[in-house]
Amino acid sequence: MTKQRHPEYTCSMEAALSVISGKWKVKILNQLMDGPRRYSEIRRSIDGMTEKMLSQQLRELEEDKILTRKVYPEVPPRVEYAFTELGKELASIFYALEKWGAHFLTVNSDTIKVADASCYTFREPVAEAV
Amino acid sequence: MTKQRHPEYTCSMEAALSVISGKWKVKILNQLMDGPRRYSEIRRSIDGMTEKMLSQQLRELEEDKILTRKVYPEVPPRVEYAFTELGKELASIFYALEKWGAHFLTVNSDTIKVADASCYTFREPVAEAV
DNA sequence: CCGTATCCCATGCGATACTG
DNA sequence: CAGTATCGCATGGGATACGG
Repeated sequence: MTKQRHPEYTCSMEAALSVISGKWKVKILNQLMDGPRRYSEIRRSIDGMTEKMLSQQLRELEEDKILTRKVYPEVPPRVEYAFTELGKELASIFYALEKWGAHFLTVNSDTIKVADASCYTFREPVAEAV
Repeated sequence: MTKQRHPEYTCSMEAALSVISGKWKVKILNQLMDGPRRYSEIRRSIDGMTEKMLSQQLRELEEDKILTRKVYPEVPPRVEYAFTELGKELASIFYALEKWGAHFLTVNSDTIKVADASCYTFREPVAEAV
């Protein structure tokens, strides 16, 4: 009787939030913006995250079909993580969220401190033919 | 030495997520989409939320300048909550998030169950003259 | 009507050590 | 290199009771 990570949602919004909530997921996804990344690349790029959290979050994101995990049968082993199409579609939302966050910090600059206003690289997706 | 709710963020994205994360905030904000709402209206409209959580979350949202709290000096007392401009700007993000969530649920329909695909009312903001 | 105070538990996450 | 296992604590949130 293992615990279900997605019990049952009352609506799609709740489901969406469950995917991006948590301390590390957005940071991890940010690292994949410019293409596939190896486990060790992601780990080195995110300060303060333990290996336990990285692999746990990666497994959950894979389970949710946000990213893919590809193992290369080499020595030493190589594993690469990359966005699925579903994952790529989060980019524009993250871009908008970060812009809103900057505005939020401006409005609350008297009470909230921030080290670096924009440390993410989410961008508007390039226009594609439909 | 009271605990700081916003310790210090490394970036604006982190700050943005801190505002909308938590079990109830998006649900509460959703209730304000069509204009100001009274405390009791919000409470009745959200199933399963205790009064403690409602007032706690409302205070935090007020502190973060997402909404305003207006007390009417009447008997019986009346208190109304409404979006600030900053709060209103979240609407388009929530709209996009909910749409993405619907897609997410479709892709994962084999493993994730949902009661009601769209229970929120976030909309694209109406165009305004700049 | 509109809240607060207290208590308590589940979960998320960190620290550390170990493995194919 | 790319992970897993175990332990333990801090925090978020539920239940319940009380206050202006």
